[in-house]
Amino acid sequence: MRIPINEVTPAIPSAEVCGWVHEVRDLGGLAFLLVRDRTGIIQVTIPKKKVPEPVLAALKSVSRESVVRVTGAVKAMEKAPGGRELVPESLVIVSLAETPLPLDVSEKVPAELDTRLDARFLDVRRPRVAAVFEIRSAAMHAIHQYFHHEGFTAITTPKIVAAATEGGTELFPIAYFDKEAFLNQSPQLYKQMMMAAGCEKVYEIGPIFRAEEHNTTKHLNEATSIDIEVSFADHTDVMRILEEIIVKAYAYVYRSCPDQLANLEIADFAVPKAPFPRLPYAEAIEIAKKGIDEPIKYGDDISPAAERAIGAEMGGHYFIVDWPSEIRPYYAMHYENDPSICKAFDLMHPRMELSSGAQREHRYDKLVQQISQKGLNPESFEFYLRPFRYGMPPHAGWGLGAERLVMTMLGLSNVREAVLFPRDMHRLVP
RNA sequence: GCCCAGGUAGUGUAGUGGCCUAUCAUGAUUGCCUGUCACGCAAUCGACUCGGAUUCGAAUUCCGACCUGGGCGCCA
Repeated sequence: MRIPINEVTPAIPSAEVCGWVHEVRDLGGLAFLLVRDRTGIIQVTIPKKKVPEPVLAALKSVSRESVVRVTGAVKAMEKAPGGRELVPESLVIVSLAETPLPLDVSEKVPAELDTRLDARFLDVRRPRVAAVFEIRSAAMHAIHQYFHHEGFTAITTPKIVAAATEGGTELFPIAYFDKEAFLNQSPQLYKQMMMAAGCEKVYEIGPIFRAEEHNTTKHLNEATSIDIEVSFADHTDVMRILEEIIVKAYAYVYRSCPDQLANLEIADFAVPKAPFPRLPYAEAIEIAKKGIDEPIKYGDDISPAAERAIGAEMGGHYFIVDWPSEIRPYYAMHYENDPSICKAFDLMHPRMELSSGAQREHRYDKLVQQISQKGLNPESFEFYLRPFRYGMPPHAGWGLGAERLVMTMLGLSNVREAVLFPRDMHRLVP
């Protein structure tokens, strides 16, 4: 019966472990085989004169990263990693690895991201890489758990859609039988439709697709979006949910992933404290003006340089609120007393934007008016507008980029590090 | 889409016109070694992205292609 390597202790007389050959050190009459599974590494010590012949034969032909099954006596040994070692009665090569390897799993020699992604299955064998995805899994678990606890309904919406209803970003066209179709850029419109469906609180965690030809460390053409929509709520209500989720995700990772954080050499992992500051857009622009050389004025989008300058000033997570209506989508609700600004917000990490959201305009006539004001034709929005004519409650929501959350949480330099198989302009395989 | 920097053994690198029969590390192969833990030692193997041009001579200069990294733009 195979047991995980981290459960092998001198308290048990013998053990069977399965894993990958991390390293072989042959000293002549004595050899050491380091075997690794997802729980850890154990030293298999082979005194050549004392072990059966098949063990010696396997030792001679085994290569690094081959899969082996080892059965033997567990011995306490100060000098061995973990204070114990395994002396094999049996060593079986389950799957022999080819040589040489496409990259060095033991990390003596670094590998570039491109090389690593080409051999991602080997890359993820490295504990520090596996740690990223274990932490991502833990963070997502905490988020799912929060939503269920708070009475949200998990939904899934189509990723194959007929048309771009939001405008803005480029869509990937696909062949859908004899029709033209696209991969969805956002579940936004479907979430809103579920408000008209009376679901009140919905969330979806799923892929979104953007056909932008961007070439940066923080953009992906396929990303994971954490999306919510809540009825009878305004933007301030959903901002509270958002900051709470960020805190819960960090706190759960801090609690449940100490080994993974250690693997990543993150000693100062800090759980952020809610509430996050609410910084009005107008004030954000003033901070940016002081922090950067390039000209920036009220009404401009916030450039990456401006984001960094404001982020340095704020020091932690913060919201930018009260955006000019002009630079937000048509569906954001304008303030009654000042329609030039709207109830939209971005959640920022000092490094970059994590999330954006808003209270949506739920009144049909206002919405049609705002679509027209953006220079768009309301007639082409019929699919979107129809639910607003049959009893649409007030509602608000946001979308949060899962990869950016993990990237900023762990200080990763490239968002591709937070995705197993990233899709960007140049990468479609594996 | 624009701009910048690159492409040298399996991996990561050094090499800015001849000193290159190309450096170093790691790796692979073989041998020696009974306490290694980046084991050690010895020998061997393995590379200038592709095409064209300049030149007596090109890894090195120029042109084109392909590929990669990054910045900007674009981006709920």
